[in-house]
Amino acid sequence: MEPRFNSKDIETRWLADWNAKNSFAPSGKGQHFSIVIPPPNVTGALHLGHALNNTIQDILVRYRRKTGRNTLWIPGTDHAGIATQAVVEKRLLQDEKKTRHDLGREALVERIWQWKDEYEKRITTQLKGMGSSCDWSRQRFTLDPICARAVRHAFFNLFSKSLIFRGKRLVNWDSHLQTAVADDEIYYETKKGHFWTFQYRLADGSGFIPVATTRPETVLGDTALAVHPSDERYKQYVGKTVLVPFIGREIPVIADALLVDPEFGTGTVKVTPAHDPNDYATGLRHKLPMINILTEDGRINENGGRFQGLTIAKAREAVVAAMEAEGYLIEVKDHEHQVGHSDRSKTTIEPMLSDQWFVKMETLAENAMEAVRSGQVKFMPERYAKSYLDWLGEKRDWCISRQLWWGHQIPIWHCKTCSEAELQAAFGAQKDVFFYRSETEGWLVCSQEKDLASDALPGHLLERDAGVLDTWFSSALWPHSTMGWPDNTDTLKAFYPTSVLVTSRDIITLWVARMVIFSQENLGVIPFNQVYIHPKILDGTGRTMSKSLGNGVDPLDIIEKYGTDALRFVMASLCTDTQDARLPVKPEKQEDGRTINTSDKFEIGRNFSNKLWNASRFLYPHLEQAGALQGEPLKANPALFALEDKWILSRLNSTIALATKLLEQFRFAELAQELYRFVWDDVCSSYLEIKKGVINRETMDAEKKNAMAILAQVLRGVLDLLHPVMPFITEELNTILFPGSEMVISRAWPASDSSLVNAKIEKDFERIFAVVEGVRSIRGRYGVSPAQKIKAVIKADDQATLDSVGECRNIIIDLGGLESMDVGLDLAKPKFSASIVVPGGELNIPLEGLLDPVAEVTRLKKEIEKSEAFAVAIENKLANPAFADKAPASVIDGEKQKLATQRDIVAKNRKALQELEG
RNA sequence: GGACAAUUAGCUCAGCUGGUUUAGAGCGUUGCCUUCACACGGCAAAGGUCACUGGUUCGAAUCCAGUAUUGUCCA
Repeated sequence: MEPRFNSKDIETRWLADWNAKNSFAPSGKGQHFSIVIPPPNVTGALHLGHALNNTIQDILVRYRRKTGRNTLWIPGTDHAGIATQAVVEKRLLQDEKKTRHDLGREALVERIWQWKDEYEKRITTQLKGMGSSCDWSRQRFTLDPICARAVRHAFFNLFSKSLIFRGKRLVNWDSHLQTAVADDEIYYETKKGHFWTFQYRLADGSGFIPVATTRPETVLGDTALAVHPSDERYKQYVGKTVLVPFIGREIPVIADALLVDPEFGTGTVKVTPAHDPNDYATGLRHKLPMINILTEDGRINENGGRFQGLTIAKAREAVVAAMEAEGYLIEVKDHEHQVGHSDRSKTTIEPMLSDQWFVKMETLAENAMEAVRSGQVKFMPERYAKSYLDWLGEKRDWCISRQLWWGHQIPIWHCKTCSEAELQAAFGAQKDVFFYRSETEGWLVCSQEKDLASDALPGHLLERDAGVLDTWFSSALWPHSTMGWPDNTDTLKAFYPTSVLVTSRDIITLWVARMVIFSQENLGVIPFNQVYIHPKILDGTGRTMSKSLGNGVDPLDIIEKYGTDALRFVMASLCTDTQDARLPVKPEKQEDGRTINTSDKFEIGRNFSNKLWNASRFLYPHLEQAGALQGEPLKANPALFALEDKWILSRLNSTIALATKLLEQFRFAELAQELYRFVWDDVCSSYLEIKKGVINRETMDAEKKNAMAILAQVLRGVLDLLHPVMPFITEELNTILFPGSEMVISRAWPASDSSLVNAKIEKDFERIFAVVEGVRSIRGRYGVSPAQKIKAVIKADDQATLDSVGECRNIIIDLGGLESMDVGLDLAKPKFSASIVVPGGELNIPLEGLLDPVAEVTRLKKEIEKSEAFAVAIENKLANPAFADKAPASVIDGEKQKLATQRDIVAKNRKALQELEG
C-alpha cells in the first residue's frame, strides 16, 4: 500500500466494478426507497451546488440500499427551455452573426439538440464521477419521447377538464427573444429616467388636465385618465372626456382610489391597460378597452398612428419631441425607477397584452396545500413549508405558454374556418381528441398523443399552435413521467410515490409545488413523502456562485485535486440546518496553464481519507499475519478483552447507533463530524496508540490475535458507516483488508449491539485521557522531549479510583511516555513536582532541576482563582431560594456536584501551592 | 413593501425541545517533535463579554420584542 492515498487510481476502477455488478439497480427485494434526481439543466455543466445536491441523494440511496430497501435513484436532465435556447442563440450570433430567424425553427432546434447532447454527456460524466449510484439504465431527459408522451397526456387531461384555458393576459414580453417570460425570469435595475408632465385637453375644449408619466410612448395606448375620487382639484372632470394627444381618441376621466395616489406627481394617472400591470387591473375594474401598441419585436404597431414602426426608445423620443412641438409638454424632471430586464436577453421587459395558455390554479393549488397541511408531504427543515403554502395560497393562474422553439410544442391545433359538425364528424368518435370553440380564435383542437395533419379536415386548415410549454410543465411531471406514466408500469407500481425529494429552496414554488399538483391530478397521490431542502453554496464573500462572477467551482476540478471522497465528505459537512453555506474560493493556476477555482476547505476531506488509508496500511500486514485476509473472519474472545478493547467496542456500537439516527434525521454535517471524530480520535489517536505495542509484536500470540480480531471488526464497521459518504475509499480498503468479502455497497448496514455499549468504561477513559493530557501538558510546559522518560505519581482520592487507575496503568504509561507510575491513596508528593488535578485524584510529575517554582506558583494561583470564582457562582445559585424551589432535583444535584468538584480542585491546588512555597 | 433566514475564536461553521457548555470543531496562528501508519502527521498552547438594547425565567448563545448589518425569495 502506498504511503499516501491516491484517489485517482481507484475511482474509475470502482465505477466500472459497480457498473459490471449492476450494483445501482434495485434489488427487487424489500420495502421500496426511491428518489428522482432534480434534473440539472442542459444549459451548462454542473457546479458545486449540484455536487452538494447529488452527494446528499447518494448518501441516502447508499444508506437505504445497505439497510435492505429496494432502492432506485432515477437520473436525468432538463431541457430548460428559454435558458438553453438563449445560450445557443447567443453563440449563433457571436460565431456566425445570425439570428434564429436566419436559421429557421427546424435548424435552430437541431442546433439546440446538439448542444443538449454535448452537455447531457458532460453532466452525466460529472454525476458518474461523483459516484452517484443512479440506475443509469433509466436515465431520462424532459424532452425525450417518454417524457413527451407524459406531457401530452397531462396537457390533454387538463385541457379536457377545462383546467387549461386560453386567455388574453398582460405578460412580461421579451422583445429580443420574442417571448413571454415568467416573473421569476426578470431582474430589476434602478435606472435614471425622466418624469414628463403633459397636457391632456378636454374634449369639450374647456381646458386641460396635467398628467405625468415615465413612459411617454404609452400615451398612444391610453384608454382613460384616472383621478382620485376624493381629490377636489379634479372632481369636476370625472365623467368628462379628454383627447389622447396625436391619436385624437376620446377617453373618459375616471375616479379610481386604488390606482391613484393623490399625493404623488400631478395626482392624475393615464391608464394604458395593455402595457402596465396596474393599469391592466384598472382596465378590468372599469371595463376599459385595451389597446396594444406594440409588435412582437418591440416596435410601435398600427395603433400608434404616425409613430408606427419606431422602436420603443425611438418612439419615446419622438413622442416627447412632438409633445413639446405641439405645446403639450408642461414639465420634465429627473426620475429614478426600477426597470425590469429579461434574465436571458438582458433587454427591457415590456408589459404587453397577449394571448397565452394558462392552468387554472384555484382547486389544484388548494389540493396541493392540503397535502402539506395534513403532513402527507413533509418539508425539512419545516420552515420551508411556509414559502410553499404562501405561494400556492395566491392561486395565481399559471401562464404555461412560451413563444420559443425549444420545448414541448403545445398540442393544440387552431381551426378558424371549420364548423362544429365537421369537427364532430372527424374527431367525435376519438376519445383522444378534444375540442372547443374559443371566443375570439375559432376552434381549438387538442390531441392526446398523435399530431394532427394540417389537412385532417378537408377544406380547412388545421394550424399547430406555435408556442411551447413552460419548462416547469414537464418538470412538474418528472417523478411519474420518468417512471413511464401514463402507462401503469411495473416501475410506477413498485416505486411510486417516491420517498424523498432533495432540492434547494429557490425552486420550492416553481418546482416542488407543481410536482405535488400534477401528481395529485394525474395519479391521485402525492409524488414524495419528504422534501429535504439543503443549503445553498455561496463563495467566501457570500455571493452566489455564477459564471458571470467567475467564482464557480467545477466538481471535477475538486475531484482531480482532492478526490471524490474528499469532495463528498466536505459537501456532507456543509449540510446543516442553515440556508446558506459559504465556501471560500481560490483561483489556482494549473501546470497546463489553465486556471481553476478551488478551495482549501477540501483539504479536510483529503486528509481524512489519507488518515483512514494510513491506519489501514499500518494494520494490513498484521491482519494478514493474523489470517484475516483469507477464510472466515477473525473471532475475538471476550474473555481476553482488555479495558481498551471493551472501550473501543463500546465506542463503535455507540457510533453505529448515532450514525444511524443522524442519517434517519437528515443530519449530514453531524454525521460527517461524528465519523471523522470516531476514526481520527477514537480509533487512530487512542485505540491504535494504546494497542501499538501489542500490534507490533512479532509473534501472533493470543493477545495480538484478539487485538487483530477487534480491529478487523472496528474497521469493517467504519467502512460500512463511512460508505454512504465516502464510497470509493471504503470499497477499496475493503478489498485490501477483507478480500473475498461482499462489497461494501451491497452488504448490510451494521447493527448496534447495545450490550457492548458501556457507559462506565467510557467514563473511565475520560479519566485516562485527562491524566495523559496532564502528563503531556506538563511535558510541553517544561520542554521535556518525548524521548525523555519521566515518572508520574498519582494520588487517588478513594479505593475505587485507585482500582480503576491501577487497571489502566499500562495505557497511561504508554500514552504518556512514562518510565514508571506510582499510584496510591496516601503517596507523598515528590519534591519539585508539577501537579494537576484530575478526576478522582491528583497527578504529580517530579521535575527536579527542571521545575520553575515561580511559574508553577503563578499557574496554580490562576487555577485556584478560576475555580474559586466558579465555585462562588455556584454557591450563589444554590443559595438563591428561587433556584432551590423551582429547579428540578437533578439540576440541583448536578450543581452540587460541580461545586464539590471545584472545591476539591481549589483544595488540592492550595495544598500544592503550600508545598511549593513552603 | 412582505416573507424567510443569518450575525458565536483571524476564517468556515457546530451548539437538536433553555440547566453536566466554565461555549466546541476544522482550518489558520505560536511552540516543540522528522518517534518504526500517516508532516495530507504527532503533542501542547494562545484565541470568543455568543451583533446591540430591553424583556421573560431561579437560570438565556439558546425563548420573546426592538435596533443595526447582511443574504435569499416574493411583490
